[in-house]
Amino acid sequence: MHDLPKISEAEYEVMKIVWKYAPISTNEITDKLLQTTAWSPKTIQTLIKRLVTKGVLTYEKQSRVFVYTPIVKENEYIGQKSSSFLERYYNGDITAMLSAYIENDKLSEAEIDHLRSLLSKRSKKGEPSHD
Amino acid sequence: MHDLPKISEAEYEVMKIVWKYAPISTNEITDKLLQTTAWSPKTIQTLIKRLVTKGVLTYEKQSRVFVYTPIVKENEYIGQKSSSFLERYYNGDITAMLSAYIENDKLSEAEIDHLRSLLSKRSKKGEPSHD
DNA sequence: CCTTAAATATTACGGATGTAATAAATATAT
DNA sequence: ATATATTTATTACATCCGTAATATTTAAGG
Repeated sequence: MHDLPKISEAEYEVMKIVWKYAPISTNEITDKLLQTTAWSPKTIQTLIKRLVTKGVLTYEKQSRVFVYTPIVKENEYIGQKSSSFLERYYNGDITAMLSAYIENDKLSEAEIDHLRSLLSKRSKKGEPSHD
Repeated sequence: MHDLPKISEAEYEVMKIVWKYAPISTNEITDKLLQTTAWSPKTIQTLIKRLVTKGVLTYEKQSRVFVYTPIVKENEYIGQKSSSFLERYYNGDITAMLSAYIENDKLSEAEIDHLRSLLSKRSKKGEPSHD
């Protein structure tokens, strides 16, 4: 369970695009990001480069352009982030987080219903789910 | 809903102590932290100082020592962190986070039961809870 | 082949952070 | 009053991050 590389906030925005559209070229990444950010293309290139250096992305040359593919998987990354988040702020206890949300009326009725159904659908690990 | 000051990871370790034991002096903070970290007392002092500069802590002189009290409240801070975490990694949807945890069998039976009871205990906002 | 437009690589620079060391101030004991 | 032990304040420095600008390489067109 080696630690995944650190991905900064700005880099994460790049990764969201790559995870969604890979394999994807520099220009395609840039175009997508320009729809939601005001970053200079130069900035985006820097971020991509750093992600390569960190081992988050690889690329293949296709004639003169680079086409990128993620090395780090999105669900792994988010999973690790979630664990460390819960560890840091809720002592690793996800029920404590939910508690806090419920206490502070942060959940809508719809969300509560959704959660209930998530929890009822599934009882014991190992028990075959007949869906 | 002004944004709370940013607290770095190391600074957060200091804050956990202050939130728990305030009002608390520099030396007391240092002693507590030395039980769980290998930081130099000088480092700890720097962190405390930065927290004061950032407006996270205040202090009162008591003869020659400073005694600190939090300005930022723990639950507010954790609440804000939780929101931004969910926003970033789960599109603000806490049920998506729970889903992922359930999918990946990250929850024990006990946790699932606990969550179920949290959710059943409370139904609609505004409805008086007769605890 | 050589020029040039387009792509990638290198360099920049200020603020935050981790991690301290050194300097200055000050309360207290003599 | 003064020295000194203790506290707080200032300074340091490398790395990461946000945000680019400049420089170099290279594929493609003439």
